Amino acid sequence: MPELPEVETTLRGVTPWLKGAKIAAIAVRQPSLRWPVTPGIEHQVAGQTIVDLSRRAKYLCIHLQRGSMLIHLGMSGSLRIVSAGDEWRKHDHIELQLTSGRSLRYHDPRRFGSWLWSEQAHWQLQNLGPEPLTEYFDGEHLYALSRGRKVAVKPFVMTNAIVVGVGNIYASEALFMTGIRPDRSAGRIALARYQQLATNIKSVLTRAIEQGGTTLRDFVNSSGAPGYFQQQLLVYGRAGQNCLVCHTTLREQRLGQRSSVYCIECQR
DNA sequence: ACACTAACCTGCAAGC
DNA sequence: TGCTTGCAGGTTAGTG
Repeated sequence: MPELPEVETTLRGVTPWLKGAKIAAIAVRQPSLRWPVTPGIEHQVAGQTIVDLSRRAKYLCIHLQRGSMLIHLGMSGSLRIVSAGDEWRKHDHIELQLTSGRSLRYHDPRRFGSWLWSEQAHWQLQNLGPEPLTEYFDGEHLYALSRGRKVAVKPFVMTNAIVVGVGNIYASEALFMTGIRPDRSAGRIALARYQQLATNIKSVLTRAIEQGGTTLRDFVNSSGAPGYFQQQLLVYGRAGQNCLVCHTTLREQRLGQRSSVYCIECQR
């Protein structure tokens, strides 16, 4: 669920229900997440109006009249709109209750996500690289920051200080699309290839967001259907299967504790 | 500054 | 069937 396109899809799905709404209360059943849910958050947000919502990296931000709530979905988190009185499912940890009778429910089996409130800027948003879908991210940026770096290119582009929002799936896909082996040293890739890589990162993220529309309704309706983009993955999750371009058996290796699938013929 | 590892936690699938 | 092992969309903290 929680790739940048999923977070963006979630944002678009819940915004119409939340923007301008007034918070009646927040119920925290399980405060033990990646970081403890901000102590006293109940008293801080109750009665406030939601001014706006936004996304930065994979964080979702709910802006209040005073302060903001910063939500991360971790590896297994999701948000959905429920009606008052809807039964709680296992791993539903937090409910943001609105005066409208609707609520935003936070669900996260592995509890790697977070839900924080702060009156000040959140430190988690410090030192983040550019958004991949803006003009501030391009091949020149990757090229400049990679000079002298020996780290493999895949963990390099997955580093939030370099560029945000490129997770294991889309890093794998973009590297395949560009024909770059995931274990190639980041500092030994030419500018032209980084320009192609940046273009492909934008392309794959954009396409995934476009198809998030299907997932969007799932979130709102809480039907739990799987993501639609999954059907178009070229290498991620396909180790041992044939490359869709040259039919060579796709290989898998671990880089930075992440499985990386690639084609030894198409990627150099 | 950089490269790399362990850790957080639950669920699920594969292997024995 | 039941137990063990390893892996999963992320990020930080700690080690050299």
